[in-house]
Amino acid sequence: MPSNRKNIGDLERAVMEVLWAADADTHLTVREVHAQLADDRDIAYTTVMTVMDRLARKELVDQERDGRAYRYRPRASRGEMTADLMRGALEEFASHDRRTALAAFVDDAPAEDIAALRQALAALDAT
Amino acid sequence: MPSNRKNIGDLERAVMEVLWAADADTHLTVREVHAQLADDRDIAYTTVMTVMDRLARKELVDQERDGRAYRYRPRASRGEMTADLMRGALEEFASHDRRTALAAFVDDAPAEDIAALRQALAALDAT
DNA sequence: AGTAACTACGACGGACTGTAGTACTACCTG
DNA sequence: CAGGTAGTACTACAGTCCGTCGTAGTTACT
Repeated sequence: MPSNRKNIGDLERAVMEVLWAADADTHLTVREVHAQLADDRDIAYTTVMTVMDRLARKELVDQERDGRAYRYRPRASRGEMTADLMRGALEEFASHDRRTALAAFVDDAPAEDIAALRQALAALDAT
Repeated sequence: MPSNRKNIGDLERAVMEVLWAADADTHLTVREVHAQLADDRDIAYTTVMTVMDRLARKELVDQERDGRAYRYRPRASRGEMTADLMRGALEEFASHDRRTALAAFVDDAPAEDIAALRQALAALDAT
């Protein structure tokens, strides 16, 4: 848990996407991430570097030396980070009445989400 | 659904709290909100006005004329807004794999939240 | 008419984000 | 060994959002 309440910008999210898309064991370098992003948009290498550095500072990714370069790895999977953000919203706005908020969440959730929730809850029982 | 992806600052949230705390039918004026906030902190009337205006622009509150003044009312209840934020996070980060994110959410949820989710889901069946 | 209550508009500093250039360092290749 | 290549470090700057107000102008009541 990054314990961080920071927002995440578009470019930052795009970088996370690339990192998540990579093999879980394949920590990427700035160059590799830049190569991926450069396919879609026109962006400078140093821009990607700055963003990845900020991501590391926010503790959303881990930075590891590999010779002259750094390799980056997401601290949490996409699912975990999403869950953290959801919990953050819950905590920030409804800390004392999570029940009502969760009920509202379920009430307006699409069938797909309902099914996913049911399945996840059932899996808990199976422990 | 505000369709808005905007962040919500601390003061903005504090104002929402005051609005939510009021009777659902009692739309408050800037002066009334200011009076409440001024109990806890030192803040100018115009500051509150600006914030409430921005909240209206973000479509988080409705603004209605009442003589010379405006009265403000939250567009959504605290629970609904929280649920919206949670859904926003889900949409933004896991649009194509909500299932995994929801599973992660459930897996790390405190017992209290689990119970709330179960209850809400059960209520759906009772329809 | 004068004053009090309100809104409208504009401002400003600080934080965060997107964007990138420059400088400096470590390597590999002839 | 000299030069190019790949990398990082540091700095910068504009745009946006938020917290914070001040001032000017409007409406209404005394």
